[in-house]
Amino acid sequence: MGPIIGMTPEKRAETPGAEKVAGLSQIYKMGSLPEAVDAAKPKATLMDSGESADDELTNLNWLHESTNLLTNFSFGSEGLPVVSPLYDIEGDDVPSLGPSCYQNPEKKSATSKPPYSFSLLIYMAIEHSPNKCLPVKEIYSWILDRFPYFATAPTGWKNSVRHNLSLNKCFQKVERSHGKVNGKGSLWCVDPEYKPNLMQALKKQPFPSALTSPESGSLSPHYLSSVLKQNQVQTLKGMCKISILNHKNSDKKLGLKIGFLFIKQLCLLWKNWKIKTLTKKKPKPFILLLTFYIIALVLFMLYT
DNA sequence: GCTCGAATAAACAATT
DNA sequence: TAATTGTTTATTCGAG
Ligand SMILES: [Mg+2]
Repeated sequence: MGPIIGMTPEKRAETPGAEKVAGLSQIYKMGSLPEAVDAAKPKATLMDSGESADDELTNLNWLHESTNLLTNFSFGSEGLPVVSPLYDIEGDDVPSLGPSCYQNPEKKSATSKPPYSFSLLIYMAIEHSPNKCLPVKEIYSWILDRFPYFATAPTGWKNSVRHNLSLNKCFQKVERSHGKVNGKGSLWCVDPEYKPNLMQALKKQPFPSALTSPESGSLSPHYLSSVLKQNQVQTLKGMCKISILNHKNSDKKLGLKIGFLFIKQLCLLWKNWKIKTLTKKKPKPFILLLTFYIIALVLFMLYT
């Protein structure tokens, strides 16, 4: 998709605009916004993962049919956020989730850089605020709360946040109301015109939520695409290794099943337009991966 | 090697 | 006055 910073509405994703958020146009008519409430600290709730029809094509539950299946086979999930914000921003009917649901500070992710651009971090912060508007200071706080990385990150990230707010057309500055004692600066909102872009960008993040992690459920095509691109060699090796190990353990059926399901999964994904879109620029990795695996499978079957 | 988007740094003005 | 906020320009970096 197009750039987040400076993106034009024409370039935005075709996400059907179901937004019910008060549009900036309305806000501007009002002239000002009510004072932003303190950074959202609603109760943390777990969302139902609610599989869509699309998941049928992307579901990798079969990978968990055997508990020892993945032991020799890494998906390279280092530094992944424990929970993706995607699933609690998506859909306006969904109430905001609690502050601690994004990253587990005890995990390695606390010290690794979050896999989100500043635009997306800001977007998430604003979307989780009660009024969908935050002063810059509370944007800092939200980011700090969810991503402890920034507590020890090199100074400058706040500068980057302000830079992004200012430069990025997705974010609009709105004057505070004159009622109470105002804080410094303005409130920042997401321009609804650009919200689909941000939502799309968030969906395209190749990092799955805990609800859809390899341990617990289906994967998004974006994530799978990313994983396959990043780990195709390891994946291939892992698959072959598992197949052979299971074969040697006299579990030939499982070994073959893994192979066939893997191919089936790839074919389904290939048929899916999403994966075509994702790979039309560089289809080679998928073709090569598929070819390699078919060869490996044939050799494996010959060996048996 | 080129382009583009994002990150980063920094200068500077305005505001509180 | 100092700190914060907001704007702008320049540079670097990585992916495609
Ligand atoms: Mg802006």
